[in-house]
Amino acid sequence: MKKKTFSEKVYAFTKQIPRGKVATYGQIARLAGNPCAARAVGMCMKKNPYIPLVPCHRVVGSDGNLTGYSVREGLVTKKAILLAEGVVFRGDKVDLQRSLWTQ
DNA sequence: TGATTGACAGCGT
DNA sequence: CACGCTGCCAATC
Repeated sequence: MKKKTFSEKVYAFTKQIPRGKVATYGQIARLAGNPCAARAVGMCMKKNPYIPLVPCHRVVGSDGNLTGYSVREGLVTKKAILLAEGVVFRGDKVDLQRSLWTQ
């Protein structure tokens, strides 16, 4: 049976995010099959048992606002990583217009 | 098993 | 533009 858990799907999609691009929690939730499970996505990311497998730092808020990543101070690192990846930043937020992951 | 949490999203004020 | 409230989902305690 291919009945994967919601979290498994979330990790799978997040893992597919190309370098230099970012996805929103809502988008991941939507790809996973539940457009309203953005919160659940965030929680699974926090737990993230696939740390080296899932680049959770490529997942941002609906407005491109960086959230979570361990602690507030961690957002600085997250931003640095994304910037290094080639993601376009607009102040303290990601320029979704430029770096939103679109299949 | 039940109740609570949590890295969201959308809308209104 | 900034802030607050509500609704939804899954995982965790």
